[in-house]
Amino acid sequence: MSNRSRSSLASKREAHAPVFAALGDETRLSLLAKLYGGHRFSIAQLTEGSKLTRQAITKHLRVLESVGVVHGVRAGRESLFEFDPKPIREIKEYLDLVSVQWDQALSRLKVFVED
Amino acid sequence: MSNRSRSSLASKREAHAPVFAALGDETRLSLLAKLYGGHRFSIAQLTEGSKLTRQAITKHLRVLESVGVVHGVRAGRESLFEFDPKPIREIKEYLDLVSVQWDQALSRLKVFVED
DNA sequence: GGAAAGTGCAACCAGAAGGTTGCGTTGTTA
DNA sequence: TAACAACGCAACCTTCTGGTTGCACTTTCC
Repeated sequence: MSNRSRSSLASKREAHAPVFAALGDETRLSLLAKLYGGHRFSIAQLTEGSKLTRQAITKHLRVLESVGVVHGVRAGRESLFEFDPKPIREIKEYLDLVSVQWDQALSRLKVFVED
Repeated sequence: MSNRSRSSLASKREAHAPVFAALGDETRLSLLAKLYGGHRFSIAQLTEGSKLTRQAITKHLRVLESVGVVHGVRAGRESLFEFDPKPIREIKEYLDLVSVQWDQALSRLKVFVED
């Protein structure tokens, strides 16, 4: 099992980095904050209240979409974006594994010191 | 309680973005992979096996250190870096809140549809 | 004391990222 | 059908990022 968690950590690292990078921007986090409420929003609606241009918001949405954390569909003249929880669940599992590794390391070090 | 989770989500968003950004790089994730094993490593040791320069690794370590996910102390002629789990625990909690918000939204939407 | 190991600092460079503006296209609606 | 709303695409600009090289400085070790 130590092998299983080790390998799943290493094998998916390159897949997780882009997701973290996509979340590493305040504007994109606030976009997500509107979207994980469950409702769909158009680009114009998501731009509303922001100080940025519609084009800037569009670029951010494309970044979020490229890592699958958001999904956009065209509906008439507007394109609606909706939240997709899968990638975030995956990096959450990744962080859980990191924490487990860390805790196990602490235990081993404690035993080592006690010798 | 909905207010509590809502406010903690919004108030810490700007604090979380840099941590996500720091994790959004493969090189830095692999550095962390060596460090959350619990042992301290010098910059030379962390550079070992990488295709990058020591200076590049140093820069990455400074990025990780700037968000508190890693901590470096000088020991003689070498500076040792060690993992610090606090920031990662915080973004894990943040992602947990996001998931909760998402699940609650789904429930509400389901009830709405059932009307 | 002198060589080598381990760093830190600064300059520099190419490419990516964030943002804006301008314009053309497709839907909506009066 | 004419106006307007919501986009997409492309060019362009500025700033940040990842990376290298060169050099000086402090420890360690023979």
